[in-house]
Amino acid sequence: MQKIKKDALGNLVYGKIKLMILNGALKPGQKINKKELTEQLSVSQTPVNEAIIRLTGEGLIEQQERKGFFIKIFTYQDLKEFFAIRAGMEGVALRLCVEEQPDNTLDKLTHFFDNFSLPLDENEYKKYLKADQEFHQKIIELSRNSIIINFNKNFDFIMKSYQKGLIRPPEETLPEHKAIVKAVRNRDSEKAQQLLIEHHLKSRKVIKDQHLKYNTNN
Amino acid sequence: MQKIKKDALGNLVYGKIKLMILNGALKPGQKINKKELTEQLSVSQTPVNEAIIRLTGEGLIEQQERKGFFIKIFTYQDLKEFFAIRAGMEGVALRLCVEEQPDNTLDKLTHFFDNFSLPLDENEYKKYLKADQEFHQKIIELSRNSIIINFNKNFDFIMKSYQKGLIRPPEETLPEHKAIVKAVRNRDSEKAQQLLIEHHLKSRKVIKDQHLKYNTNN
DNA sequence: ATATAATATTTTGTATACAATATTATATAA
DNA sequence: TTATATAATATTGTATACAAAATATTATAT
Repeated sequence: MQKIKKDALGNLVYGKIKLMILNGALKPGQKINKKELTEQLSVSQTPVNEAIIRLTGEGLIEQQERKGFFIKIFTYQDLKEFFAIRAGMEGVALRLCVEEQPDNTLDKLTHFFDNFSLPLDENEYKKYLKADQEFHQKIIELSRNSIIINFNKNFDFIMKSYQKGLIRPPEETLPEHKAIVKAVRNRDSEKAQQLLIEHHLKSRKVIKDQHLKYNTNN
Repeated sequence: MQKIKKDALGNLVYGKIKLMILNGALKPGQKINKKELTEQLSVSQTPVNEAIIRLTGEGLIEQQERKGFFIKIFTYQDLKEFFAIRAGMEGVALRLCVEEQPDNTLDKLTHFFDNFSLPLDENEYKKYLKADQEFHQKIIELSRNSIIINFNKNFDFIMKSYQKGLIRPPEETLPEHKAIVKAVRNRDSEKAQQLLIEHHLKSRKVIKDQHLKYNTNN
């Protein structure tokens, strides 16, 4: 007696709509047309509503009473906040990795930048961009902290909607990355933490200054 | 022509149910009885569903497919994660306060522990418990970082469901608090950050060790 | 008395209906 | 033409209905 226990429709639709937001099919500020979605996904209003409301709870969608639901637009203020959070979270995550993980696990963190030295040509630049992402991703992953992992997913989405490429040039960040790696190799957890926090707060500062340039008050 | 634009029912119900969770009227692990709630709040299923689903998005409620919705039970693993997050967030928050806030604002942070010295009698102990909470609350508040502020609300709720009173005795924490305050007074932002992170990670360690005592593997 | 099967009850997941409100289009007046 | 009022249309917020699944209850056999 086989019984196909189909995943609840609401969850399926939730996943699909979330993906649409994360990959940009639904753009920040855009109003969500429920009817359109019900037709597109050929389900009734109910699961679409469910999905949208759940995403409202997650903060990716915003409700305007009696007007509708809109893909959240993140402000510079939000970005600043995100960077501060990320700095703290990732800093502590790295510190705990260094303190609690065995050597062979830590090795996975320490080789991302071995083959880079300044200046970078165009090809190396692309590789560096990737190494940068993978390095930070690896820290998140090794933390095995679900809050950090989830936060990071949304952070990536938000960053993409603001800025393509690097916030600061490799001339600044490569030495920082190398210093962080060195601290990890030395198992100096506090220093690794401190340097990583510094690293992210410097990017936060760039964001902040960019904002000030266009917005005189505050 | 006055038109009372009443707040959407869904939002009202959302607020009420969230409050019930936060103040313990709905207890961790408890199954949510929708019918009961509809009667209790005299609304139809729909706004109750909305509220529950939104809270699922926020992580306070958990869905078990075709079984129902349950108030989330946080595990020791979760607690450990929370403490790590809190350490990082609050550490960076304090650091940025020290760097960016004017003296008269910082003064609001530096007087919580002036009148305490060890050992504490029973009355002082109670006052200390309060000062401790208010100190950390103040840091959160001054950060004006909405993510930290929201995280903290949930954190408080979770902590309450695990532990009443202090995790570590004043003999340990009062000197730490005083050292943090001193760094703030000296406007040594990095040191303040470092000490505050340390402070929270020590509490995390207590949680972790408590867990190990009862649970041999992992 | 306990375990298993059969049945009744409750609850979930989903669809649909509909009044209140918001939006758009159209007509009228300045 | 431009601005305002009115009507037409679409969309939201809410209630309700109902099949499928889960749970509780009862009956039956060991």
